[in-house]
Amino acid sequence: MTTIRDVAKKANVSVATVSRVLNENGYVNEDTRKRVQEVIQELNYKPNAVARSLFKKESKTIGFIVPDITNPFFPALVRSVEDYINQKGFTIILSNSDENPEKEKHYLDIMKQKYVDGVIMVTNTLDHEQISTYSMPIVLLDRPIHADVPSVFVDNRLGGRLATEHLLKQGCQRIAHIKGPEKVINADDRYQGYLDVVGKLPWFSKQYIVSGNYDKNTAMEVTKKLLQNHPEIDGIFAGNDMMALGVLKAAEQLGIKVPEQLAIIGFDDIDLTEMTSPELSSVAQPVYEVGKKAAEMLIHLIEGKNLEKKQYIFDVELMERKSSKRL
Amino acid sequence: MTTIRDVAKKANVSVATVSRVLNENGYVNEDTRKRVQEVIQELNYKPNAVARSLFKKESKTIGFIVPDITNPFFPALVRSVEDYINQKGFTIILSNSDENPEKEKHYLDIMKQKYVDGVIMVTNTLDHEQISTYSMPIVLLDRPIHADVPSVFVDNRLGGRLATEHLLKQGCQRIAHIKGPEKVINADDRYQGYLDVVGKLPWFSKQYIVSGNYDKNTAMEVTKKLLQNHPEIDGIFAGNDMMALGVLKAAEQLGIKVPEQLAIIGFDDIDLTEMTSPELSSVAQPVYEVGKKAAEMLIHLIEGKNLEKKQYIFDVELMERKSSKRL
DNA sequence: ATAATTTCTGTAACAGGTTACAGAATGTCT
DNA sequence: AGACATTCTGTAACCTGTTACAGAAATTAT
Repeated sequence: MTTIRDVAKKANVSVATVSRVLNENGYVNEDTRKRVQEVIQELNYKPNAVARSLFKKESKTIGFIVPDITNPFFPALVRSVEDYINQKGFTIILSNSDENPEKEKHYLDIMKQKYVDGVIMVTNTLDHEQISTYSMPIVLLDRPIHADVPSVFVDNRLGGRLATEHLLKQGCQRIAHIKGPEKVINADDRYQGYLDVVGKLPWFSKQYIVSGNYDKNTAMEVTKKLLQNHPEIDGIFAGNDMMALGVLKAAEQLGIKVPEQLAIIGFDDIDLTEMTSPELSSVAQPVYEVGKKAAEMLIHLIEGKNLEKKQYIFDVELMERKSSKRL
Repeated sequence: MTTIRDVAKKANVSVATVSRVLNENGYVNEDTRKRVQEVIQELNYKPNAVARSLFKKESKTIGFIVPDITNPFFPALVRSVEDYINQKGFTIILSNSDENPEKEKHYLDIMKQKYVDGVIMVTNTLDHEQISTYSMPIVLLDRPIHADVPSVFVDNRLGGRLATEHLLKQGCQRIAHIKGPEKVINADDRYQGYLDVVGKLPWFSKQYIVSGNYDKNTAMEVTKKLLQNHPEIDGIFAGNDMMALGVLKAAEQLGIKVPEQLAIIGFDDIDLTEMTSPELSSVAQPVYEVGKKAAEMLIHLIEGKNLEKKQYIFDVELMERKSSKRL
C-alpha cells in the first residue's frame, strides 16, 4: 500500500503539501501541485479512508437498518436512498433487524463504533429516548415514533380511507380488513382509516377484522377461515400487498371470483401488483420520493444544517386495477 | 466519546492493560481485569472501530456489489450472506452497480480505501485481470468469470435442460425461449441447455429464440410479437421468472390459455411464482445455500485459509406448477 | 528601501486504538 | 540461595491521514 509519505518522498515535498493537493485546500504552488499529482497518478495512490475517518471523526458511510430486505417493499427504499447519498460521496452499511430491538441496538452500537455519519432506520420497537442516547443523526423511515425524531412516512390513515371508500363505491356491502402486525404503527393507521369509513355503518362488526402479519401465507390462511365463516363478505382491504396476494390466493382456492364476488385491494403498490391475475388494486406510496427525502434529511443533519420540518408525510394514491373493479 | 485512555486513567492502569482486557490476550491479573471491566461498564466505553481498523488493516466489513437490489433475486442472496457473516462479526456495505463496469470499479476502489476485508459481487463486466489488481479477497456470485476467481453459482445449463425437457414431456410441440441479456453468462448457459434439448429436433428454428433482458415488460412485448408471428408455439421457457411473468401477461392479453394452449416455465423460483395465477413453474436455485457458501468462502479467504475448491456449482431443481402442467 | 501582505512549505502533534519490548514481581526447581 | 520460568504491567512506537503553527519566499503598498 502506498501512503501519503511515499508520495511526499517521491515528489520531494512534505506530507502536508500532498494532503493540500488531495483536499484542494490551503496554498499550493501550481508547479508543485502538478508534480504531486503526477506522482499520485504514477503510484496509483489512493488515500486511506480509515486514517482520514479517524482524524475527521466521519466515515462517509451511513447505516441503513431494515426489518428484512427480503420483504419486497424495502429494496426500492434502499435503492432510492443509495442513489441519493451516493452522489454525495457516501456508502451504505445495510443491516436486517427482524424487528428485533436487541438486534437494532446491536447494529446501532456497531455503526456508532464504525463512525457512521448517520443512520436511516425502519423501526417501531425503539422509543424516542433510546434513539437519542446514540447522539448521532438518525432518520426514521416508514414508521414515525415521536414528533421530535426526524421521520418520513406516508399518510397511512388516509390510504386506509381511500382503499375502503373505493370498495364501498364499487358497491361492496360487507368489507373486511386484514390487518398488519400488532405493534406496527402504520398497520394501525391503515386500520383506523378503514374504521373511519365503515366503523359506523349498520352492518359493521369486529368480526370482519383479522390479523395477518404482513405476510402472504398467514394472510391466505386467515382469509380462508374468514370467508368460510362469513360468506357475505364481498370486499377485502388488505393491510399490504403481500397479504392481498394471500387473499387473492385464498379466493382462488375457494372458487370465489375476483372481482365479481369479491373485490380486493392492497397497500404499497409493490411491483408485482401488475403481474397478478387479476391485477391487484392498491394504495401507492411514493417510495422513491420517501427514500430520497429521508436521505436528504439525513445528509442535512450530517452537514449540521437545521431541518425545516422534522416530519414529512407524503400523500398516497389509489391505484384502481381489476381486482376491485366491479363497475 | 470515552477513549481507552479515559478508561486506563480511571482504572489506574496503562492503555496496554485495557487493550489486553478488551481483546482477551496477553497476561492480565484477575483483579486488574475485573477493575478494568467495571470501569468499562461504568463509562459505557465502546472501543473505536476506526482506530482499530487503522492499525490492524481490517475493518470487519465486507462489500457486496449487486447489479440492482430492486431485482427480486438479490435480496434473498444479501440476506443469506448477512446471516452468515454477521455471526462472524462482520457487517455489509451494499452497492448497486447497474451492471456498469465503471460503477463496479468505483465501488471496489472505495471499498478498498475503506479497508473492507473482502468483497462478494455479481458481475460479468470485469475480467480476471481487473479483479486481481484489487489484491483483496473477492468472491463472485451467480456468474463465474474465470476458473481462478473464487465463485459460486448454479448449473444453469442443466437448469435450461430440465426446463425444456419438462415442456417436451408435457407434450409441447414447438418450444420457444426468451433469452436473458447478451453478455450475461448464466443467460447464455440457460440458452445452451435449451439448445441441448431441442436444437436437433426437426421443427427447431432460431426464430423461436428472442431476447428479453431479464425484465418483465420487455419480455411481455417480445413475447406478444413472437406469439403473433408464430401461433404454433405451445411452450415457452423464459430465462428467468420476471420474464416468465411477462410471458404470462402476454398470453393473457392475447387470450391464450395457460397451460392448455401454452405451457410456461421460468427460472430462479423467486417467491412470487406461487402468487401468480396459474402458479408459475420454474427452476429453483438454492439461493440461501449459494449465498451462504459465498460468504463461507469469503470468510475463509479473509482468515487466510486455503479454499478446497475455487468454484462451487449447485444443482437446480425443477418446480412443476400449474403454468406448465398439461397432463 | 522598508513594511505589510500574501503565497508557499515543512515540522510535529493529533485522532484512538494495538503491540513489541523491557523490566518488575512472583513462583518453581535444583 | 541462586537460576530460571512465568505472570503482570507500562512506555513508546506504530497505523495513515489532517492541520495548527511557524517560518521562508514572493508580492504589493507606502
